[in-house]
Amino acid sequence: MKGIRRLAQHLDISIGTVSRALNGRPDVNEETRRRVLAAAKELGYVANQSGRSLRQGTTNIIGFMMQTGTEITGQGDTFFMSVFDGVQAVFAKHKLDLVALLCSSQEDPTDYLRRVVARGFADGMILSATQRHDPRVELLSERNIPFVTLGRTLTDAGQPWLDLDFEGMAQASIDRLVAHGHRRIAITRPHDDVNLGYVFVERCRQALAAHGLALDEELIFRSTPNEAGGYQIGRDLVSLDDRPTAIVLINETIAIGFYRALSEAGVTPGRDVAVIGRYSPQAQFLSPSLTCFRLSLRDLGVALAETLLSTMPAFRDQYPHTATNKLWPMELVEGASDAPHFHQS
Amino acid sequence: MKGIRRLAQHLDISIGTVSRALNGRPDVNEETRRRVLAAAKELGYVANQSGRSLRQGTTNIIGFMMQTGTEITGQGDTFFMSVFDGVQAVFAKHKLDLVALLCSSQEDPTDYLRRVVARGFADGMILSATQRHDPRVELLSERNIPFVTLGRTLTDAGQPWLDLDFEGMAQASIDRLVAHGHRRIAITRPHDDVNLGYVFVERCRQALAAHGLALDEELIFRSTPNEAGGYQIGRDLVSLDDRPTAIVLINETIAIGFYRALSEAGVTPGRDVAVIGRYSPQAQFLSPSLTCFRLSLRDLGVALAETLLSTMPAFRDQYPHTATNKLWPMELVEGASDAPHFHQS
DNA sequence: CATAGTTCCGTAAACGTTTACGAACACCAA
DNA sequence: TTGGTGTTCGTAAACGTTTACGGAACTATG
Repeated sequence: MKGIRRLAQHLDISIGTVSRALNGRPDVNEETRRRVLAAAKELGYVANQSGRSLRQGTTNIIGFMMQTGTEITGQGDTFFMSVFDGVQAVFAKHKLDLVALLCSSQEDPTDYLRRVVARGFADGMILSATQRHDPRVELLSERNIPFVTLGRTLTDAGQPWLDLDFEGMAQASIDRLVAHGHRRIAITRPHDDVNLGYVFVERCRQALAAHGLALDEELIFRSTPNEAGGYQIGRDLVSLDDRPTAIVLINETIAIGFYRALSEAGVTPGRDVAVIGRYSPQAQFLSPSLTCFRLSLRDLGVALAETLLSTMPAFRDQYPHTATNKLWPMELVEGASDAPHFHQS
Repeated sequence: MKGIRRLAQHLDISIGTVSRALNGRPDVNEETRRRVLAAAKELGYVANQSGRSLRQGTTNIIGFMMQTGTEITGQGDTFFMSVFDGVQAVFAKHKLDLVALLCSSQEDPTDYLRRVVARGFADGMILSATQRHDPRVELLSERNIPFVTLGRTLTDAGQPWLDLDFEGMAQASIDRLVAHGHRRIAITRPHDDVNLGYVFVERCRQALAAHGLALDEELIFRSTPNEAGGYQIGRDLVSLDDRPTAIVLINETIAIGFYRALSEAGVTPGRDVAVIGRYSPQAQFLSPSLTCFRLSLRDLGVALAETLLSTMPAFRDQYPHTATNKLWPMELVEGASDAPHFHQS
């Protein structure tokens, strides 16, 4: 005898009552409930996941899809672990479990997701590393699976999304650098599949135009979103004849390699070239310390969770005023890397 | 009509035959199988996870347990993503899926794991961030859940484990530094709950003793395994009256903060103090570049997967010669941070 | 032609839950 | 007493699979 039957036999009551007691149904005597809960704890009973979700058609699991073995976003190290912590803080109130669904680099992400939803694995999904055109969005929309994306896509199917405020970062960076006297400003962007690059570049272009400046196409650096990519950008930058006096790094991890390339060329950030980047645990330990845009990853996780829940029928009423689309603000942390431009050009 | 019944109805055969066809049973006509497979693809049918695992008592899922919101090992996201990729390469051959089970920082890891196994969520587990005394090991052993740990525990229950070869790293580091003329060598270690610290410190002590040197207890630095911890170690080190001429950093991420602290004090790695650390994507971009111990994370993942499968009855015969315990070697990458010690002490 | 063997497929029972339904009982008012 | 109203619980039917079992249709063998 196993499972709920064992518990029922042990208490000499029916399995129906046991189930009702454990699930907090009102039609069970409080004394009985107490006994059931005590026995469950004693025998270490936890309802079998398969049986429960087969009957209920629900799993109480939310999947966070990630792709292994690849670097798409350039968000390193502890980024996701912090976001997860915020998500879980919300989920814990609703007995929802967060699991990371790991798509192998050998498998197509959309195929993987199709497999996951067809199997009925999760009640809802959080998608990250969204591409500019991302078939996963359409897939989940069609199947009516609740989901939220971290990152906008170009094909907006009306789904809920959160995204970092790259427009705000672009605007603030350009304004700040221009105010510091810079006129020739370089920017970076990820490869073409990622949407945020377009958003960022266009806003930089607009912000420069507002100051009567043009964005030099030669000064838009494209690279892999990792340290090596940053190194390459640094090499390219210092080798330019008409070197820019400032640069805005859109990714988090590229600053590390960028600094190294500058250092090898005898160029010092904050003196010879102003640098604004993104916060990472390493950023504040670069020398000179990086002026960067920072955000609370845990709060971002909380917002992701709340946005998702606000679209799920079972929880909607508990999150009535949650925005389904939001640009998440980033805060400027002043370092020593973007000192004013004193040289005359 | 849903699920397998829909498929059976569509083909006008029984659900039993459909199931047998999809699961590759021999007692089904090849022509029938072809038709079933085609129809399944056309209708996008994938067997419901709950139904299947309820009947079979097996989930085809392996869980990799991680703790969110905490830094125990000092290994970042890219670390695990690479390991995962190796694990999945093996699992893909056996139609096993890897998911990361995320234990919230609010919940006790052992309670979480108990919940997961009681629910019958996974067929097997991979544990990381193992503590010196880790109740999770006993839990899984008792329940007879196949598992492997990444990291040894003190309470060895005979379970399979893989671990990085910190002994080898300790020995090679000390030998190398002594050969370079260093006599006063500092080391670092994580906090007391983590086993590898003991292993590492003891081997360093032995290696030094073999050269007739004693390990100065004052030169064992303990810190959080992140950049801030490294910064603190750096500050502490430069403020010592009798400063060591070399240091071995056991964690991956601390080098970043350590370099910064040295830089602020006008101390240069590789000239004023020799530094040996662990490889990370950032390490090669530190300046001067870090001499460090590196390993193939993907291969480590492959080994983890094979070790786990070799303990599972269903797969054991396919991995007959897999060692259940293994110290994973690390390779020295020469940088510029551990130059010979030319000063007289 | 009878028998045995093989191939293929349908039937139905399980797996462990949850929950609609109704029964049993106690209580109270008429 | 009767009928109504709650409270509490047991019964049994789902949920979507897989698989043991047996039967039907062939084929081969004597």
